[in-house]
Amino acid sequence: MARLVDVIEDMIKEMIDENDGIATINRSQLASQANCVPSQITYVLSTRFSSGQGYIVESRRGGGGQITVTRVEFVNKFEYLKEMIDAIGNAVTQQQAKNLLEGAVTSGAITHRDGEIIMSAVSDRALGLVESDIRSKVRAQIMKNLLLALISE
Amino acid sequence: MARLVDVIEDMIKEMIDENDGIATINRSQLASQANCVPSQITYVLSTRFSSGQGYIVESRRGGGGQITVTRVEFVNKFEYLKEMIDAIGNAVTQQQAKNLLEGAVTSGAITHRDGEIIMSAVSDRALGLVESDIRSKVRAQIMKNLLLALISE
DNA sequence: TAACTTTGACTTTCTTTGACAATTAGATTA
DNA sequence: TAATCTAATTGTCAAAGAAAGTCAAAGTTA
Repeated sequence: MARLVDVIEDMIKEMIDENDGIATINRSQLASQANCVPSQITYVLSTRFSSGQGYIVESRRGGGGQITVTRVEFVNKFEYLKEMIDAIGNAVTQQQAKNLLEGAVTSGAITHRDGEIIMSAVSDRALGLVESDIRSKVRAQIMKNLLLALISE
Repeated sequence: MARLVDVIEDMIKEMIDENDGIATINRSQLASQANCVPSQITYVLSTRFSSGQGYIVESRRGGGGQITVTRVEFVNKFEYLKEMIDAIGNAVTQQQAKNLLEGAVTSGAITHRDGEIIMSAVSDRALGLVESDIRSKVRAQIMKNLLLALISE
């Protein structure tokens, strides 16, 4: 008996394949197709389509709301950024972030300007409102999303 | 089933495009064209055509009353970003952020690419670990820092 | 037993609708 | 002429509706 997560994962991947790398999902509709509760879809998205796995997930609530899942292709050019995303893992301090970014700039993987921009988003100043015990995790999350955005243009 | 807001938003933008940057709207007439109640037009104007998004909305009630929507001609980047930072205030939802960024891209204050990058840093996904009651505040903080980084290049 | 999955009640966000208020131009009246 | 009425407009606000998100408890599996 195939697990529900796997079934749903496959359904979404198929949608992505059939649509040039982008799936547009109606959560409750997909849930009823898969015969499960809507929050199961959310679970699959967060465990199988994370930024570390190379996917960008966006959504909006309310009437006409929807979820889009974009697969990011890691072509050679972006190998470095992929490594970087791995290196970030699930937490980075401000200093580590800075070091990683400097390395990326030096190696030519990103421009100086992009490095500055990213740093401004993950600085302690920008994240001042985030409780310090989770700040490094939030920073990691943001940084991975930013890097994927750079890759996916 | 396109969202009504989007349909109306497009109608207004088309009017603006066709009239040298200024749309003159009769609210109830536009409402019946779009097959909705008049207050829907007001809603679209306030969520999609705010000053932070690069538009000036003026109106007059009474007989012969009307609404004019003017797209702000690009003055200078600095001014625009300042407006935007004001509009952000100390909290923004994901959708508001998106709308603001789209306005900035349209008016040429930031590039499409930068818009995408900023959005990726302030998306609900990126901020998923932040407790939801302060997420909008954290988003505002990050977004303002990013815009400041753009200003100070 | 520890990690992962499944479920569902509850929350948050965004949209749509409608009743009612405020404003204005122009017509009518005193 | 000045005051008043009337019809034509937009503005406001809260309730209802339509998604997706959260979280913790219960169930499964390795």
